[in-house]
Amino acid sequence: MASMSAQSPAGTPPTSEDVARAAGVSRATVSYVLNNTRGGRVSEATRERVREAARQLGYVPHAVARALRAGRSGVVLLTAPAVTAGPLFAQFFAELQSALSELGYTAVLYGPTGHRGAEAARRWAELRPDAVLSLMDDSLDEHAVDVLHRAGIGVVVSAGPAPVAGAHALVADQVQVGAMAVEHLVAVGRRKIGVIVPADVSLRGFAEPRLSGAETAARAHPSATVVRQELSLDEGAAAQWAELVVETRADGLFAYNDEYASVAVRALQDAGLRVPEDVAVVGADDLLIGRLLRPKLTTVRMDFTPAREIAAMLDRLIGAPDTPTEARSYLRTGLVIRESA
Amino acid sequence: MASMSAQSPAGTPPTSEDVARAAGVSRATVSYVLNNTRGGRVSEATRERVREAARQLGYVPHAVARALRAGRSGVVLLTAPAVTAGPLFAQFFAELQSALSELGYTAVLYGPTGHRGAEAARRWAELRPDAVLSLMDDSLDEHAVDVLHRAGIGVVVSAGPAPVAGAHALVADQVQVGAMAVEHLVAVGRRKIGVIVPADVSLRGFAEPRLSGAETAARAHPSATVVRQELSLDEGAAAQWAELVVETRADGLFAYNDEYASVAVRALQDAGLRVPEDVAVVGADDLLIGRLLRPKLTTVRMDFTPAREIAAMLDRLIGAPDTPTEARSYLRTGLVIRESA
DNA sequence: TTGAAAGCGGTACCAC
DNA sequence: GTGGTACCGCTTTCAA
Repeated sequence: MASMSAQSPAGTPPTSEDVARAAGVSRATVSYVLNNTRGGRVSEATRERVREAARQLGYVPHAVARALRAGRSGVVLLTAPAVTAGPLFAQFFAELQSALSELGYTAVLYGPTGHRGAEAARRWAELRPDAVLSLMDDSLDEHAVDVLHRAGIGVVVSAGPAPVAGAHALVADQVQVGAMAVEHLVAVGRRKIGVIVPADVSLRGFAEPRLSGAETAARAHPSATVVRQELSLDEGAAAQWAELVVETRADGLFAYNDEYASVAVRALQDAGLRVPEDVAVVGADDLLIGRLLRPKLTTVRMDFTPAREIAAMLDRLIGAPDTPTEARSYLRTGLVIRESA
Repeated sequence: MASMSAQSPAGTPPTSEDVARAAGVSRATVSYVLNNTRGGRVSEATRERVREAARQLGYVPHAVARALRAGRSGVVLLTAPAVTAGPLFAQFFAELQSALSELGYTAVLYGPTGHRGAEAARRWAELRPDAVLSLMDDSLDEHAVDVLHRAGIGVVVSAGPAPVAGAHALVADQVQVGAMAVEHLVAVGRRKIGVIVPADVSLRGFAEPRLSGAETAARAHPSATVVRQELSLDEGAAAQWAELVVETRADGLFAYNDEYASVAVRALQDAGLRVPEDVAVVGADDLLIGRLLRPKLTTVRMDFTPAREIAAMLDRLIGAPDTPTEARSYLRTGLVIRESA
């Protein structure tokens, strides 16, 4: 490492006052120049002097101070439980992040707080975000919404399976996913259908609605039955589970997502069952893994509302925080038929 | 939705002054009570009155104001290029987030700004984070570090393939990954080795070091050669790529990660080649898909330094910002031998 | 045991 | 054209 860069150990950073002094003007003028406020009310000569001084000193405005004065932080808080591990979420978050950033907001991701409801909401509220978008996070309940409103946060949006009283809602109808899968299984002649729910409890928020959609769909057909089965992404456990399937002679399977479906398919094959001949399998989320396995997985894909649109919606609501709560659907589902069912 | 909660459209939120008024004390006293400052210097009666007033009003402290006054924001800024860098990253981020949160920090994830170097750093600096942790983000260069230091941010850490002058470094030695893979391929008798680099340029920061490690390892063995091959996660492209492998008669393959390896294995099999007999394949990152594919993938797994340790390190550095820059390794690599090589 | 008041760094109104 | 100054909400000395 040749370069040294003097290891400047961060003295007191320059403030707008330092810039003012260096340029021989007032703090007010510095503010005007640096923010391009007041069209031509500052002479070009002064402007140049101010800008030069700022550059010299390495001045960077203090967003915290600005936020305090402005009464708005420019922060959009995204709350999410542990589900953040999923590939879909990561992708969505990245896009939302970037869309918000283009609109001048800072996206802050707030993971599990170890609290729920009002208690969690107090944590969020301390940051005084301009909006809270709660993604599949069941710690946002009615009390939480109330705390946020009372803390002056006008825009609260829940994105999840069900709306929350007092908040705008992006309804992600996970129920549809399960329904669509089971309808297809029934359509291809399957009657004894297993539904795989992840053992990982942090995924229950998604999993249970998918299950209940599956159950509802089955009820529509007299001879179809659905049985709930837990599975973890562990091959040992999967082998054991496969025995169960052999015993119960299930002929159809809907798995929580393509990862679980893949593990399941492997285990079934290892147990001597053929997919789809003996057991037809439908996954969900259209993940890469489903296209690589043989047979290729039939899956229910979800198309989320583009992050850009959601960012725009947040921006709009922040501009008009008294808009009555609205609810809209947040994803569309579609069946992708491949080889496994 | 029965309950109404008055849809309170966020009037002016209560401040500590409101609480003071309601409790019949001064703002100072409110602050003391709510922060448990000054051991027993406030009477129990007063404390109770203050707490009750705060509860009544739904008071939530204003973190922005607090940060301004305190001179530290409690924010740890994580910068990352494309967050999409894979499932490993998402997992790591979630853990770090939670570890920091336990230490009282707020983790803010800042995606690509559309700027690099000093310009990007100015964006980050505006938030006055207590620390900046730059994850595999090549927009952090020497100038950026300088901007951050001048803005009073004492703790700047780069986590990536190479250290950056002036910043602490968590060195993730991706080079080792490639080296380890190729050494194994050579050890099992392969000489003509293809290395798959993702076509997705956002992954280059990881991919190139892995490739160069592969090249170095090959040079250590006189008869071994390495040839770089681009591939995207698209089956059409993969089929075409497989033709190339058939022609060139490569007998070993190291793919960027297990996803790429899986796509590659599929394409090879579809082209009539046997794995590992004709072509031995090594992947990386030990992803789920590698265990589900047949043959099971041999892979190079990476064990990152636990997020908890990194959070602790950041906390320590924030407490002593003048610590001379230190560098430490950030991951350990290990070969997981399965069936594909 | 409690309160008055001086800031933290910016912004924007109003005066000159 | 430019500058003085009163805030934003909170913490923390110092004095009472």
